[in-house]
Amino acid sequence: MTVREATRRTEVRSGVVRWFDDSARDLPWRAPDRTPWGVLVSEIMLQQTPVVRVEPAWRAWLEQWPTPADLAQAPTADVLRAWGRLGYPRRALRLQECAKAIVERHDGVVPRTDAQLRALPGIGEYTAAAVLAFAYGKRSVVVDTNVRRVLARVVAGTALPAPSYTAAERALATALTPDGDAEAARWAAASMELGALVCTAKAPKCGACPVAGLCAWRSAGSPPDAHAGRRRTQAWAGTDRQARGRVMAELRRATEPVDRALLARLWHDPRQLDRAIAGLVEDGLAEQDDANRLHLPN
DNA sequence: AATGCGGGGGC
DNA sequence: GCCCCAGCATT
Repeated sequence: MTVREATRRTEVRSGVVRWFDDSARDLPWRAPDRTPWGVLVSEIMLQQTPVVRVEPAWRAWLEQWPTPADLAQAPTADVLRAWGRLGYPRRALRLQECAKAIVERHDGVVPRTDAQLRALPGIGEYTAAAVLAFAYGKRSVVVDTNVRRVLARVVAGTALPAPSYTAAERALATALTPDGDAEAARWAAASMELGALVCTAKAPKCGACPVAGLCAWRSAGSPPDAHAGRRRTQAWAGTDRQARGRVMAELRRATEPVDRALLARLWHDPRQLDRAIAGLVEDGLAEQDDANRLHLPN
């Protein structure tokens, strides 16, 4: 790396962090009274669910289950109902399993090493890094969809990152992460926030960007996305996932086990509905009683 | 490397 | 309608 490149990286980091000092959102999982558990819960909820939808659910969740031990003891049906419409309800199951593992393996304390965090259900590379940085202020390389986009633009000069996360991106993010714990944690939060508020996927607000003058994508004339058109968005209408969602919504609403005849009214294709229900049972999101009625697990 | 997995909002 | 959102687990 040349001296010029090193200087530029320093300028990018300091610019983004200074911007963050003024522009950071006032999110509850960043408040001084937050707990590592609260941070972990926020990260699980934020896996593919936008901040605005997570915030009220997070507040209610932490009020009801303020510690891992509280969630570990809760009826799973209550957990799934509290998850509500956040989407991907398997995350709620994993979060409760995670709480149980924290109680059993770590005395109820959210672990503070990458290996221990990664060993917990529902926690992958991103979430482990995020908990280390945001709950414990430790250096870790935090790369979410926001950071990927910021680095793609500012450093790589492309409109958007490739569809899947590459080793090259990880290496770049690692090289850009400051050495010190506090500095690295600050950079992680700041780079994510820039992606969420300014360096957005559509219509980025380059006029408000602290590093617009350093941005490789801007310097290249803001070329369009090379992968445009090949980013097949997942189908929704008519899919098994939609059918599963319908069933789960009904099971959350119901106070008694639900007869399959009633569920049949939720979906036009009986075979697909059966498949969806079988999948939910397989995933542990629903259970069948002796009378073949469906209910949330207890 | 590619899939399956929810749901809602912005444009 | 299309695209995106603080991803993970499985194959």
